[in-house]
Amino acid sequence: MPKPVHLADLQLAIMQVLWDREEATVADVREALLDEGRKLAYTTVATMLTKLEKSGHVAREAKGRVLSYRPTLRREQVSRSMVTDLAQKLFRGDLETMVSHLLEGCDVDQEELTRLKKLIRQKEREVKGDE
Amino acid sequence: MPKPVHLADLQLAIMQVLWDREEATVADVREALLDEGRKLAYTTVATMLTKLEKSGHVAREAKGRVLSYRPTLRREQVSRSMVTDLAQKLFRGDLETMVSHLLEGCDVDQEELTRLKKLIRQKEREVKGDE
DNA sequence: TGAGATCTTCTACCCAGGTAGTAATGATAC
DNA sequence: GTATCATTACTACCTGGGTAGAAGATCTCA
Repeated sequence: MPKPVHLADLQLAIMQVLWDREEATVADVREALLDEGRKLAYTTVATMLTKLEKSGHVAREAKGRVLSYRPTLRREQVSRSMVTDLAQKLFRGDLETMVSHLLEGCDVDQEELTRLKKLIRQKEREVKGDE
Repeated sequence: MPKPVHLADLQLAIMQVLWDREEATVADVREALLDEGRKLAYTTVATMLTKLEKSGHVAREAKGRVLSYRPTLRREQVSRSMVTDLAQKLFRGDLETMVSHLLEGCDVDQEELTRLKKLIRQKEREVKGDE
């Protein structure tokens, strides 16, 4: 059972970039964030990557004369732990309420709903299988 | 459209207490938190309530000679905005992935799944009705 | 009437996240 | 070869969350 991880806003955004491309330099990350509308100084991104490295969330390696960073956490792990953590804190684990807020807050279309139903049916089979 | 609110850990826990009982004193909140296993100094709780008041998330009123605090944010509002915010940050709004992590991370039973299906069917009717 | 309990206010502190400037180093291009 | 540019390292600073002690007001009740 991996211990719970919670990443703050910018740190998460940076991790997303790294997850998307396996590895990236400061300049890469900065550019990716710029594309999402986050204008940050080069050194800001560098500082955050250093902090992430100190906390063990990313690792770095010299590629030529430039440092390349890659994630050491799995996206899955972080996602799951942040989602369930929030579910606990907000709804004491009550999934129904959580999902209902999700459906309220996001725009959903018919297809998404169909996929959700499928997901749940699949989970039902799993649960039945476990007993 | 209410602006997005995100509350940190302890602040959220305190708000939950206030939402549960409409209003509460410092001592009430402190005791409730103690019941959840959070041992905090009286003044810690008081300080946090003062901070919450300064940021406008709660209001206070003298009851006799003791201050009573009540939430000025609606639980719904905070829940929705925190959930959808996380959905955006983690999954760029992809509900299916979000729900799938939710199902992975929490223990669900058959009944919960049935309720979820019902919820989704209901949403389907709403979506159809909108078009 | 005064000792203890309770409450509020004020102040201080630490930490992490976020932001960025400055300095040093090394590459590049002309 | 020197001015420029990218990169890195170091340092600093602000903010908000969280933690709590100290001091002062007030109530209680023996």
